[in-house]
Amino acid sequence: MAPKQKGNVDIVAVAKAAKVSPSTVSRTFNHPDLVSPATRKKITRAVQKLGYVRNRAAQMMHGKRSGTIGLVVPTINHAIFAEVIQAFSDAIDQAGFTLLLASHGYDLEREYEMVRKLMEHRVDGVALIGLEHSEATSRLIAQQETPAMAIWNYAEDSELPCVGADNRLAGRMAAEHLLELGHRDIGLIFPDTRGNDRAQYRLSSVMETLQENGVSVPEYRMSEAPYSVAQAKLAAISLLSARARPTALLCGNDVIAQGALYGAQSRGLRVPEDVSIIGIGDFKGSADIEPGLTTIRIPAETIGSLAGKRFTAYITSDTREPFRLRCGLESIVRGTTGSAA
Amino acid sequence: MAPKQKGNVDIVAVAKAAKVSPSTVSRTFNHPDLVSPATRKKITRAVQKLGYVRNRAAQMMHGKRSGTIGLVVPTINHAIFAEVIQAFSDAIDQAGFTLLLASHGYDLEREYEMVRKLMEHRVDGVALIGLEHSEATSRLIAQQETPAMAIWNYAEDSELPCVGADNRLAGRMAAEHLLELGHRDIGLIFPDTRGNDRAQYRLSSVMETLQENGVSVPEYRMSEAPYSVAQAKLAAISLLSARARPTALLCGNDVIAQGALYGAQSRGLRVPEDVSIIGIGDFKGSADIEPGLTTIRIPAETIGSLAGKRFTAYITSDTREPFRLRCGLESIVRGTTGSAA
DNA sequence: AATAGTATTGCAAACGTTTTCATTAATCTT
DNA sequence: AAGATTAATGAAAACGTTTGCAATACTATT
Repeated sequence: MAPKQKGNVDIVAVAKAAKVSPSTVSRTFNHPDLVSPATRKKITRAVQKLGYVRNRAAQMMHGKRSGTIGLVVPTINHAIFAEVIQAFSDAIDQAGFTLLLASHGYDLEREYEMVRKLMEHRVDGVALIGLEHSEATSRLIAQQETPAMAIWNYAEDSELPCVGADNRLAGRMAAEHLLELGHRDIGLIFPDTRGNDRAQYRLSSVMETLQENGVSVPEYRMSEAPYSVAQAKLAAISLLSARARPTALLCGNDVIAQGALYGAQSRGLRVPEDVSIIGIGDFKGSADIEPGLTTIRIPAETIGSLAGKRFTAYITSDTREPFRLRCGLESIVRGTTGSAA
Repeated sequence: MAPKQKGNVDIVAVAKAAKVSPSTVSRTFNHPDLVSPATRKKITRAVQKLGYVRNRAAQMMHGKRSGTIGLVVPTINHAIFAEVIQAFSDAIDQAGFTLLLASHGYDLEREYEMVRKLMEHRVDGVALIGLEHSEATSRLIAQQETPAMAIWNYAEDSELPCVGADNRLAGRMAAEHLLELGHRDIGLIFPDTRGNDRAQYRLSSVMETLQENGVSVPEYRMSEAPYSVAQAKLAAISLLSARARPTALLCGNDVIAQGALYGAQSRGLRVPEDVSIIGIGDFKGSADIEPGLTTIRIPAETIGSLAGKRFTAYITSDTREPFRLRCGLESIVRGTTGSAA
């Protein structure tokens, strides 16, 4: 269809074909109003004919933005991050940016490597998940003066601009719901909190809230489970096999809660009559399982979308006004919690 | 810590600080063996001190690879693609590449836009999901001579190199499993097949296989559901509310199957005694629900990982030997299927 | 019809690298 | 100890754009 010699269709090839200078071609793209309609048409035709595609790398060398934003997540393969990534991607796409994505598997050392890698590509900004990052990462960001932001967690004193929810509050809300229902003997299943400030905040505020209300959680009521339904199920079974079992299970996230639910069911326990279960997150699907999972809703899509919009605005503005947005949480009471016996 | 004037730490700043020429600095990175250890040390120190980060865009202008690979998916927010993306990302990262990710929401027009956008960034290769793409997309890829591949679907006569599973076979296997159990009255719940060759292949081969065995599926036994547990649940309820209900439900993917399972349960039907349900995919979580979902396993992680490895090898080789890799399917029989009454 | 604008275009420098080629310094040969 | 290699470095051109400035060709004004 559009036959051309080699892969070297550049702006000067277009210029030649249209019988104008390269400058004019460039202007046609960047300041169309400065070039006469007739010339513009010639150039457009040449572009079509040769199949020219602009080269952002070359543009970038003139102080233009690269048009890319880096996002570094712990893992992609995780319902909740997938939702955030999707929303973030769509939002920045709207503003003409492309997403450079990297994951680090909850390893803050690797996170640094990834940020560095993204910076070699001269991303116009880099977004990280959570507020806890290595010293090296912060230094790198400051040094390179790359716009950066944190997604997912909100804290009023965060170093980076952030858009997210208050995970401490999430933990508090979950605990309070259980307390209100009269539960005093509560089991906890959380993921490893190292390098995971979301989980850490949730867990510590849960403990705090319970303590404030005179409820203490002994060591044997706590279990650790990674992000896996199967393993959470095992953890729940172990917790529920104690002589005197807890009347409720508070889980660090919805996946764990789902596992806990299956675990309880497999032990022949009725939920919520015999044991109440609450999660945090409200993942896609949490509403649909039977019975519907009671949880604290963290609006992943809203967060991702808002973060993308706000970040691109931040990047393209000259003033670079820092921002901190807190997204609301919601107690979603479905079928897995009931009052304590 | 490392104070510097402005954001303009380039190779010549490093050269100046190390009292050598820019050429030598460049060589230290690209051909360390050509520069004396002493000089190398000086330069390394200067790099540290100034916090220099290499500029791949500038490198790219010398025919070097950009070090990025574009991946265009229908959606990120989907268990199965999330798994593929993660594996693909990890694999190309191993080879020193970074992922540029874009999604098109099952719209082939937008897919074209996304591919184009990625090409402006001069990705070293672009990977697409599935084998069905717009004419314009194919033309663009051919014209730009950008290495491209298809992920997820396998076909022996595919235009693009591909790594994936044979979705026709998947459909056949699901149908055969049901036939073997004696089912003759089967309901079908599939997503919209437009612009989704995976679903299309599955559906057509299911129909074919049933027909071959003398089983026909009337219109009223077919239902369409998007990728959503809730909507699939509704679709299943509608199918199962017929006067004479089907003895089995064959679902286009596991999410739909999960919804179908909940739907059946909510109608008070026992699975698999009253109705059998089979999915396709074996998503994470399909093993854990109660009862475990019978399904045809498509090894997403293997596919993503293999695709990443193979594609980077393809890109970096001079010969550019095309490839087509078929990943095996597996019938995973769990608890949701049983013999027909 | 001459003057002053204004609209359109081209020239050339610049961006941050890599690389070829040339130059200098160091080491080896005999 | 002189010539011949070899190792280490630098100078300058090149990559594909953008943009400030200068030049040209119009158009409007009087």
